This record gives sequence, structure tokens and C-alpha cells, in this order.
Amino acid sequence: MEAYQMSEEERVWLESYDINRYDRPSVASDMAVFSILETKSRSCSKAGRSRENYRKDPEKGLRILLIRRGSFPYRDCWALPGGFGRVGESTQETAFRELYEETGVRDAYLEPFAIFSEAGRDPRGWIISHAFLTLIDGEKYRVHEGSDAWEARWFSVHVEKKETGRTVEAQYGEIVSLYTVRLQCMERDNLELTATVKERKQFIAYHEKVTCEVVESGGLAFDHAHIILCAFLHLRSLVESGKPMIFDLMPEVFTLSELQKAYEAVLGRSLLSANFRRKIADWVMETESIVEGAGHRPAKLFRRNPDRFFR
Amino acid sequence: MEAYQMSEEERVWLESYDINRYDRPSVASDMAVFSILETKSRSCSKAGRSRENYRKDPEKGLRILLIRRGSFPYRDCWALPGGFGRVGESTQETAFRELYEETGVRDAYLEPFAIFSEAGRDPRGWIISHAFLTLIDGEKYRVHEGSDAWEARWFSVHVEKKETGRTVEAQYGEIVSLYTVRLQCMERDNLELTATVKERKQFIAYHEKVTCEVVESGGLAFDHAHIILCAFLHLRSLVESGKPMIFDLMPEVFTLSELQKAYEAVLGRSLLSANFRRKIADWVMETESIVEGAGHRPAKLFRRNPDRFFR
DNA sequence: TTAATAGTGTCTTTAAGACAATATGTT
DNA sequence: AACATATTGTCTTAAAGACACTATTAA
Repeated sequence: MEAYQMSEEERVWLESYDINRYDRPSVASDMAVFSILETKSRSCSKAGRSRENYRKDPEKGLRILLIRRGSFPYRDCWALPGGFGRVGESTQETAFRELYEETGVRDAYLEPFAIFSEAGRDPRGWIISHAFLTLIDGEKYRVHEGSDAWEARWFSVHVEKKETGRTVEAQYGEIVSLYTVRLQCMERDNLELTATVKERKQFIAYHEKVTCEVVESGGLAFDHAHIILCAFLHLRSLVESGKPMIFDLMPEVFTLSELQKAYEAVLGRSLLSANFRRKIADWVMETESIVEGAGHRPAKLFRRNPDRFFR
Repeated sequence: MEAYQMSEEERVWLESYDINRYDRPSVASDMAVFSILETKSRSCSKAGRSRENYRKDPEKGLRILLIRRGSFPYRDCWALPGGFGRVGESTQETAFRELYEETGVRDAYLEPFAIFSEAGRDPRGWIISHAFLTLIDGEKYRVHEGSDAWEARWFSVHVEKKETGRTVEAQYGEIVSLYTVRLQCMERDNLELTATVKERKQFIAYHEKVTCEVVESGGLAFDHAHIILCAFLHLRSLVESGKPMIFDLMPEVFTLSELQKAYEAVLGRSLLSANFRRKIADWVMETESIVEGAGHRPAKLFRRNPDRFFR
């Protein structure tokens, strides 16, 4: 920004200005770090594929990175990675710093998707959370094995919505829904977190007013069940609307089937490959390589098309 | 949220927790309040229509509400309405309170669109702005005539984009553009604010990184030229993508031409009425009334269709 | 040969854009 | 009648969805 030219009068005023006049919150940046990883199958051989279906390609599922809190509040609960903002940092810079500290990832795309500032969301006091989401290639990053103070794990994410009540009159309406968020740790079989979030959608003066409440935190810290739900829904809507974020989940070169599987994992529905290929044709470039030895017709390898990503 | 069950150990810990351990910012909510109002034409009769075109319908243009600051910093500069958040308030509640205090509007839709938290954006110190935008029916609200300490005015908004530089290589690219934001006060002929914002769009690792800088504030306080630009672009993209926000600019009943003019004012381009009518057909219901005495074929009056607004 | 995935062609449906044509008031 | 806006119909184009079909490898 251009240098702000202050008058002498203003300079004097500013010197006597006491910023402590107003109450101030702490600010944090929290992150929903998503990836896609192979779905662990129970009946699998040492090669990582089940004996009956040795020719089948591995399934991939959406994952989110959670950290077990080593200290109060919510000690031993699972939470999104994140941390407090510091003087001189923008909320985005805080998020980048935390992401690097916790995953080593440097050049990810961070999407700000919501602000959580409701009173009482943190027992320590007035703390505002700026929430970001990001997609990273899970194969590049291996989570810490964990210690007493620190444990990071990938959890599979499944969300279900169930409408539980509907009142609709002429000028007023209300729809209550229950979201079940199921998070399952991949490396620890017995670790499953199930949270429930109640959504109340009111229709007032031709506007929707949505309020959410964590009914059952399921072992998640703070309001993070709510944040995770918002992140998940926001991610889906971004991908549905055509944002090319999915490519962040892919390595440099990939097959179109792998890319399609990534889309399907995030969107939660299967796509017809003919239509999918038409849709993403502009975003990719063919390479000369192919993948062989997979038990079926070899696939061409593709890479991102820079021209399409930047215009 | 469900009551958080604290252990005795945690309760003891919390009592000794000092929230002042971390630096904290002040937080503000700023609002871009948009409306559409008649374009003042210089050659007009007392009836408000120009003599040559007495049969023509009035033009409408996009407006934004600005407030002249009565105190430091940026005294006498124009700024978005807004104010500091208080303990116990969410950022959204702060925005609603400020909107009501400054316009009397109660049931508007507030869209959060960005967070401004760059270091140095406010000479008073670390202040984070949570920015909202809203559309209101300008005919319902008359701005204060003003005093020394207080003056609120509607400004027309015109934005122009000009690309000034482009470097594109294989893996790296940069596009620099200059946005000119022209704000013209309707009631005070000689009051025109012209701000310039430089946008630098970098292409790194298949991601766009956009940074903006206010090159010329044009009499606007803080980084509000940047906030206004973001609000304007965000509003357009929301309307382009089909959000029915425009209806907030309309009275209870309206003609389809009026509605179309509102769309055109926000989108900055003219629409073909046949296509427009088809597109918004589901959102409106015909009433029995018509508008007569306008110098041409009378138009049917429509109202919002609640079923379409809430599902 | 067969299982499994890779890849192409085309028909249908839907939405958007362009534009011509008709309708109905006031002046 | 002329003007200005209101309203409808239809042709074209582009994108999305459905589905049938062909291709190629390893086992």
C-alpha cells in the first residue's frame, strides 16, 4: 500500500491512542488438510491387493489429517492442525506457517472457507478461528508415528445427511437436518470418531439463515466437528463447480483413471468415464509414457496443461 | 454446542491459563452495502425525466454506501461502514449490529467475502477486518444528510480493469493488472473518488497466487479501496453464478423489466429480455396488478416465489 | 479365452444465447 | 400513427448425461 501521509495533528493523536481500549480476541488459523489414500482392504496379500481380485485397481478414499491434542483443553481429543496468529502475520500466513510446521508442505493452495467466532466455542475465552482447506498428495507426506505429546493421523471421511423435521408455511419455513460425520483412522483399526451436527435452516424474509450445533462431538476438540463438516461440504461444492483443485492430489504424471478416481472419492459418486474425459480434456496433456504390467490394457500417462491452469 | 465436560485437572489448568500470553488483534467487521438508484440525468425536467426522452424509463445504477470519517485516523476520508467486534459477538453479529446502527436495516442477507489481515493495513496497530457485503432496497433507506462528525452518502461504482504486464514462461507466469475504481457521490456533484489497485497474479506450482496493492487510495480510508474492489467483483460473481441476491434490491412487487435493470446494473452488461425472463421465471409469481400510465404498454407486476427461494 | 481396465462415438437432454415477431399502452 | 416498452416463439450452440461399442494388455 502507498505510504499513508499523516498530519502532525494525527501523529499526536496516534501516539496517545490506546489499542487496549477495546476488548480483543485471540485469532487462530485451523486447517482441513485433505488427501486421498488407498482404502485398506482386509483380505489382502502381501502385494497389497486381495487374492480374489488381484487384477483390480486399488480403491481410493478421501482422508483428513487430524492431530491428537497433547495438552489442555481437550487433551487427548482429536483436532484439526492449526495455531495462533502472531503479530505481523496475515491469517493466510499463519495457516501457511502451521501447514509447513505440521506437514512439511510448502506450496499448497489454501482456500479460506469460513470463520468460526461464536461465543463459547473455546473454553479458554474469545478465540476466533479462520478456517482453511487444502488438498495435498498423501503419498508425498508420511504422518508422524506419534508420541505422547504428538500424534498425527489420516482419517477417512464419511458424511451422511438426514432430514429430521420440516415446517413450511407461507412466509416462514424451517428444515432441521442431522449430519453424521464418521472419521476412521486408517492405521489404528479400533479408532473411529463419530460426530453429529444439527443444522437448522430457517427461511426468513426470503433469506436462508443456517445455524449449526454440535450435538455429539465424538471425541473431536472444540467445534471442530462443525469445521470439518463445513470443510467437507465446501470442498465438494468447489469441485462440483469446476475448480481444478483435485490436481493437487495427483503426482506430476498420472493416468486419467487415477484422476477420475480422485474426483469420485471427493464427490462421493461415480462418473462415466467418457463424459469425465471430455470434461477434463483441456486440463491435461498426453505424455509419451504408458503404465504397463497392471493386468489389463496399459494406460497413457498425462500431466497438467499449464496453459489451462493460468490464463 | 453440547456442554463440554471438564475434568478437575483441566479445570485447575484453565484457571491458571493466561490468555494474554499471546498477542491479540482487534477485530472489525466492515460492510459493503450496495443498492441501485436512479442515475441522475443532467437534462431533466421537474418530473425527473429528461425532456427529449420523456417516455423512457429511468436508468438505474449500482451504488455503494460510504461514510465520511469524523475522527482519526483518516479523518475526512471516506470509508465503508463498520466497527469493532465486542466480547460475546460473532463477526456476523457485529456486522448485523453495525448495519442496523448505520442504516436501520434489520433482515438483510450478509455475505462474508474476505478477510483483510495484512500487517500495516491500519496505522493503529494489528486490526483484522472481516468483510461482508449486502444488498438493500435503496428506496426504503434515506441516508443521513450529514453533520461534521457524520455523513453517509451513496456513491455510484464503476470499475475498469487494464492489463499492464504479462510474463509467461513454461512453469512460471505473472500477469499484472490495474483496476480503477471510480466512486461518484450522487448528491454532491463535485465529489468523486478515484482509486487504483494493482493486482499481481502469479502462477506458481499450478496455483494462482494473487496479491493486491492500493496504488492510489483516492480519498478512501485504510485499504478500503481494495475491500470495495473485492466486494464488487465478488458480488458480480455471485450474481453471475445464479444466486438470487438481486431480489434484495426489489420492493415486494416489481415488473420484470425493473428486475432485469437491477441485474444489468450489477452485472454491468445488458441482457436479452427473452432469455432473462426464461431464466428467472421460476423465481417469481405473477400478481393480478399491472403498472399503467408509463407512456407505453403496461407491465404485469410480479412478486417473489417463496417455493423457489426455500427448498 | 477372459478379466479388467482404456479409450471413442453418438444420441439425448438441458441451458444459454441470438433474434424475429407480436402486443398494448401513451402521446 | 409513432414511440416505447412488454411479451412470446423459435432457431442455434454448448455442455452434460447416458450408453453402446471397440481396444489392449496380463493371466
